[in-house]
Amino acid sequence: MKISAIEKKNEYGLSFVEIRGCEEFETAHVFECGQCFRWNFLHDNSAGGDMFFGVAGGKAVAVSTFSENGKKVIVIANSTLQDFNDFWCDYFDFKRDYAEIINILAAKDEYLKKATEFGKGIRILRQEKFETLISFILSANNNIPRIKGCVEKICRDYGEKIEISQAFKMYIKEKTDAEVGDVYAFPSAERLINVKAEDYSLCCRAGYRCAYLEKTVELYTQGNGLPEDSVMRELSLSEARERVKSFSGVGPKVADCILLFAGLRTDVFPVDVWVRRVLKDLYFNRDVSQKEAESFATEYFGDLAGFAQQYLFYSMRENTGK
DNA sequence: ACCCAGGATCTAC
DNA sequence: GTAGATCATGGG
Repeated sequence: MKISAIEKKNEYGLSFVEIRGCEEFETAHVFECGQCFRWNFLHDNSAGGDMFFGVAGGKAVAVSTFSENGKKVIVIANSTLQDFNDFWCDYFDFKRDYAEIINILAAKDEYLKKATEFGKGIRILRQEKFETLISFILSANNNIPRIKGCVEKICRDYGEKIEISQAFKMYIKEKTDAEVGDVYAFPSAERLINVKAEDYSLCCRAGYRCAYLEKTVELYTQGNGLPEDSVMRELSLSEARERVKSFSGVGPKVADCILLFAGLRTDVFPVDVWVRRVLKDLYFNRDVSQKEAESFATEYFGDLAGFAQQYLFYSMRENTGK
């Protein structure tokens, strides 16, 4: 598999990048499979497809796809080729061959075959560590719309403002009829050093999770942050989990989400109510403990556990949930 | 009023 | 080590 990326400019001088050679990319699957909280759907009137507006790495872009001779073209608007090579290529995990992963998983059993067909366009984003840590602490016993709201408010109150060019605003307006409001980056840990639990509560009403945030930021900025990516990848699975669980508000489920969605490990297996349901209905025929789920995932999926979990989770949630 | 949301923590056994 | 209560908040 080989992707190609080229930069173009539209009539207003807006740079965008077109990516060819990657079929495993469905905007709705990537952005609505529960892994990220700063991407929002905008209906694309001109192409009739889906466009998502999102912020990552201190940059705002709009992502959409179209078909060209039966092949998929992915468009990242408001990005230069350099931005793509420096950041978005890795962020969208474009160097990984998802077709191969799907082939391996689909061969395992009938349900995975269906789940991978259904979620074919999923990609696991390599999101920034600190943002992922904070976001998934907020995710505990919470629902996705509210998590998104909390994250957005924290960005609004503590993040750095991102200037949106007129050309980009016009592009969005023309394509989707949407107005772009003020846009803020996710704050660095340093920007949150003096933020107390009560401040978070006033900011985003995150309840008891606010105290977790305060403690986590403190630990993170006191020289006990997460190890470098290369280190996290070399640790044993259980040790990697322990390192992430050292932060307040991070238990087994959140730890695995952070490791997976920050692009640090693929051999993790976040166990939530949906995955528990899958394991019960399809593999165990009874309730499963956390330990049982983890050892099953390691044995059955190995390094692909994280991908398997996403296909199973997304398929189960979209087809039987709301 | 009750239940749920991509659970974690604290306590008691 | 593992079951049970408790933890804010908003929406159905």
